[in-house]
Amino acid sequence: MPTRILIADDHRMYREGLRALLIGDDLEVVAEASDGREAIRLATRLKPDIALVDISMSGLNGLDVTREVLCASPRSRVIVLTMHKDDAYVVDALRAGASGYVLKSQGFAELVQAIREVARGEVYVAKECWRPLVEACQSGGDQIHDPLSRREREVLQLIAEGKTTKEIAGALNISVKTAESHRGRVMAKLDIHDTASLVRYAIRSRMIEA
Amino acid sequence: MPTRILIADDHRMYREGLRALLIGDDLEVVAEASDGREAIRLATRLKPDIALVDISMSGLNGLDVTREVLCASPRSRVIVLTMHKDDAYVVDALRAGASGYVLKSQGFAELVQAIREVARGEVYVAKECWRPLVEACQSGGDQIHDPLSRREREVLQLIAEGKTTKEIAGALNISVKTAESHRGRVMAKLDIHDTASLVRYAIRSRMIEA
DNA sequence: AGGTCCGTGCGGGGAATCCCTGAGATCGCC
DNA sequence: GGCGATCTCAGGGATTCCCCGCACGGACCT
Repeated sequence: MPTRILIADDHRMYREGLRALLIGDDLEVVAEASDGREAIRLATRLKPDIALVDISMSGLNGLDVTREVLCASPRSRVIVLTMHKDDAYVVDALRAGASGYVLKSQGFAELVQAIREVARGEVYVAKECWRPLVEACQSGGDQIHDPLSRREREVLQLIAEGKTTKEIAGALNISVKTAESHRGRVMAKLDIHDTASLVRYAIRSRMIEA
Repeated sequence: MPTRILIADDHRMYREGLRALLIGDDLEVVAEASDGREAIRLATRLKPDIALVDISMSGLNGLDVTREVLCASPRSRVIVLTMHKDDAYVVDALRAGASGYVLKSQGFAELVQAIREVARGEVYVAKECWRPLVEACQSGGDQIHDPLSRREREVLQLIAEGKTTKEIAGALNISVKTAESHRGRVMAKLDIHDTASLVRYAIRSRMIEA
């Protein structure tokens, strides 16, 4: 029985490239998602063996997607794809429940290896990303957890991406007033009182890029 | 005689995916480059018909790479790949000599179409990226550098730092309406219509830090 | 069971914004 | 002098932002 794979990346061209390589390698691609929400929906319905999740998707953070996917389909395993090689995302990704951490700067062969290992129940982390892990252990496991709720992070990310409150409400299927409420709570929690500082916070927190 | 193609992208995995798709489409991939400098070197030696250049490569800017490639191999044509869809890079890319401008969020079919058209000597620009072009023509096409005036940059920086328009007016000793006017013209010039994107632009332009 | 957070949802209302119009002054340049 | 760009200021309408309150349900504690 082949390993059933879900691809989540907002660059359609790369999804297609990845799909071509995977099916050429005797792996089954059961679905493609162009954003986090779609990824969660498809994972819930299809329960793939492996979900390849790009960490930097617009709308919904790749780490939150990871959590949701695992919640909706506990037997699926998530491999995070990222283009950052020198960051501390590894730790966050593993904490979110990811079983694999692969860099886009790696080759396809490494991805296949990661898929095989993860499918066997092991964990794969790119060699380039070990140091942050070691350092995280050395500095003790005291995690400073994000003061924001998932919903709030979601709203903050959309704000920082330039969406208006109305657009956010539409994207999340809630009323404008509710979206405003989330925004207000984010501002209160962070003690920030203007949009610009909110955007800078989101960038510093690596929720989005400049 | 098949079209000879060079791929330049710092994500090896995507290069391989692209290569798989291209050779499946009867196109010849003569080389892959993982950074701008290598792309220039390979283009100089191999003189490919088409160079696919990712605009966001580390080390050497995709636009500079475009210029260098065309200088070293004038008969080659460059297609720029980008993940930004709402920016004014198109103009810069074409000014740098690119013959194609393709979004990674487009499908592979569009890329092939772009390659075919560019190989025929035509120019391909993704439909989503026409507006900046039109506006660049309307506003006269010979501004090389920062389109903002000194005052406008000043105001933009204060906006990005989180100041309200009233505070900006106070800081610059001008009326609120004037500050608002500057803000409006900054937005018009940059084709940006929300504060969040303004902040991100300021950070990208290194006017402020996140 | 009762109490208390917390997250999420919604509304009112005042302040600030975005976006358009128009207009006078100054400066540099051909 | 004429032309264009910049800086200055203003009015007004539509929209959005931001703070206030309130309600419901779940989690957790006693």
